[in-house]
Amino acid sequence: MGSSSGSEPRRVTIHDVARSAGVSRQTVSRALNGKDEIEVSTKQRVLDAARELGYRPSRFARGLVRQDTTTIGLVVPDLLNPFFTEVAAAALEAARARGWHVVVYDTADRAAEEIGTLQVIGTQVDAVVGYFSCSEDELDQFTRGMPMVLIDREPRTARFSAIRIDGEEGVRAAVAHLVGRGHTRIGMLDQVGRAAPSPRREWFTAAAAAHGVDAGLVAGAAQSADGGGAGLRALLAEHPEVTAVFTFNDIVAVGALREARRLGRSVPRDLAVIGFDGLALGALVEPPLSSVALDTRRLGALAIDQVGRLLTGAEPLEAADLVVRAELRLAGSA
Amino acid sequence: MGSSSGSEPRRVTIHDVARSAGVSRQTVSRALNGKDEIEVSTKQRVLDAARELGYRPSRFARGLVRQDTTTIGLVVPDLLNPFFTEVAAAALEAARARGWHVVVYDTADRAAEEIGTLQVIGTQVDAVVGYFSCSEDELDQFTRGMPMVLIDREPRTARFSAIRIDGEEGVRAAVAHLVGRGHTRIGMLDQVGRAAPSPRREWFTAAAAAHGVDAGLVAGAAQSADGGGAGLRALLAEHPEVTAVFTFNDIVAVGALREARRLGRSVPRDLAVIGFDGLALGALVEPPLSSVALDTRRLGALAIDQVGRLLTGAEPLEAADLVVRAELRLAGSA
DNA sequence: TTGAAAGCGTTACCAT
DNA sequence: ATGGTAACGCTTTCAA
Repeated sequence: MGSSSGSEPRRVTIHDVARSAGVSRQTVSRALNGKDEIEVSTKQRVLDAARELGYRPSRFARGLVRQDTTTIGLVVPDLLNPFFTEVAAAALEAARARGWHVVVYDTADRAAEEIGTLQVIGTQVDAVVGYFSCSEDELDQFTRGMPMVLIDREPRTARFSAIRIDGEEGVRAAVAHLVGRGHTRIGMLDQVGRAAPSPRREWFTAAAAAHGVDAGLVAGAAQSADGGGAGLRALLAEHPEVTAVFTFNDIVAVGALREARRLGRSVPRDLAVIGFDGLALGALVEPPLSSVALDTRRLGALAIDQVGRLLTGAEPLEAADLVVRAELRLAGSA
Repeated sequence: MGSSSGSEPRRVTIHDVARSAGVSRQTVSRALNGKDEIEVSTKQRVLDAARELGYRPSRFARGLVRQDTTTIGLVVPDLLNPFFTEVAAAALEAARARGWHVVVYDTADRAAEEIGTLQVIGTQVDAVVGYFSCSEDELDQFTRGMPMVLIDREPRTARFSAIRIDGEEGVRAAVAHLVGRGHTRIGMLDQVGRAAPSPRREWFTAAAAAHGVDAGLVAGAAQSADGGGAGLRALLAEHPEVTAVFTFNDIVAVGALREARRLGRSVPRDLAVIGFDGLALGALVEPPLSSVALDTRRLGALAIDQVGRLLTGAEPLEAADLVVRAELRLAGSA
């Protein structure tokens, strides 16, 4: 409205404060940074001037001269998926313990967003941790020599460090448990829309084979509760004989649980359900969800630990130590 | 081991690349920033040299000269609480649409962490959005003239902008609904450990009074599912006559739901439950949770919008526009 | 097409 | 106790 219009308001610099307080720039710097060698009255005068002018130091100028702030970029496909929330919270906590800042990017599960994020991230963080579905070439192209820790993805080159999720044993235990309960028709709700079969699917296949049960009762499910519900419907439509189901993750499992209820199937009596991830959410539904559980806090902490080593030039952890193993955690649903 | 030890590895600068490629610094800059005025062969040579040396531009130096990156600090008390996750996700989305970066800080619901966060944040972001429980003096002291948008908190001074959450009508509708269903003994599980009674409690009290029902049937509950369960037990122990309960938030409500089941009380028949927040989580439990729902996406977007106005000097929104109203959303639990 | 020089805003070092 | 000067690493004029 007239008065608020005009030219871009030039930034207030340390110079302006110095002039206003009638001192030099370094005196201002001293006052603002709580250095000793300054007279109390001078300090006060400077502080007043700074407040008066609304002065804020430029983080860029400051960062340039004292190179001591570390910022990590954390990339997740969907922060609203509780699994990624847990990982993010763990990473935030681990980073905070080191005094690092974490910029969070949600790629909305779209490869295009990943590239966009990487381009932007490349110039704004010191290292990157997170989930990516795009190719390693793309990954490398937009991040140059930046330290990178990939989660739940096996890199082909030594360019990237990675945290591996090993659910083989856990899934085998899950299948063993189901078989032990007399289930012989065990279905799986797998991830949908990815090219290769998921490792979880492969673990399931191997475990099923090991126990001599059919591993082919699989339907796809979008990674959401609704997706899990739809997936279960599809699975049961095609394979009505299924009495137990293992799901790609807990969100899908919770959706399946809800769908089973709607279909009038009692869990675990008519249908046993075992998820993957071990989310806190699993304890809130009825019946409580059995799951092949991951230690998400360890996962996040491990990723930050490794990226820190990469960043500081310390000895990085070896692949053998960069593994998070899942283990079966039984509750009411199976 | 031995070979990796030694002095701090000096940063590779644009100067090193220039020397290595046998060109000047600005030529390197041109090559790296994809400018036109450069010969293809030169560009290639520079790019090769840069890759060879593992060169990464300093974000500080770059930010200093082209002042075009905006970073928002987002402060939440507990990212694992789905409500804050939803708000954070919404804020991230809104910020990304503007090309802004968001640094997320989780204060673990501790005032001490808030101060620590503010001190650190003060020098690392351009503006702050979030939840704070510490005093306005402290808030101001550690953030100087930085644009700040407080969520769900009524500031006393004009120093801070704020997003107000107005649940008065929604809560009244909730109580009206319960009364309409014949409930006369309506309890509440309020927040615990805060000094003043929560606004949600006040809305409840007013609504109860308006309908002529007892507003004193209140128990405290920690903000978690377990807290909700314990709270419900305490409430029913003291007031066994309660047939309906309104909770501080959905997490608490979900815990109450679970506890009711354990106590053998069928919901909504023996006990009606209405939460607050309207989380996606509410649709996953059984029965689905009725809730006084907030539009968390709008909340996050509004906060980012306002902080953007503060940041760019545009006309800020007025208090009347900085309100998110909650409305009753009925599902199975009441 | 390339290079030299001038900042960007701050802090560190060395005078005074 | 205070000020001058020189970095910090980059991009943006302007000149060649």
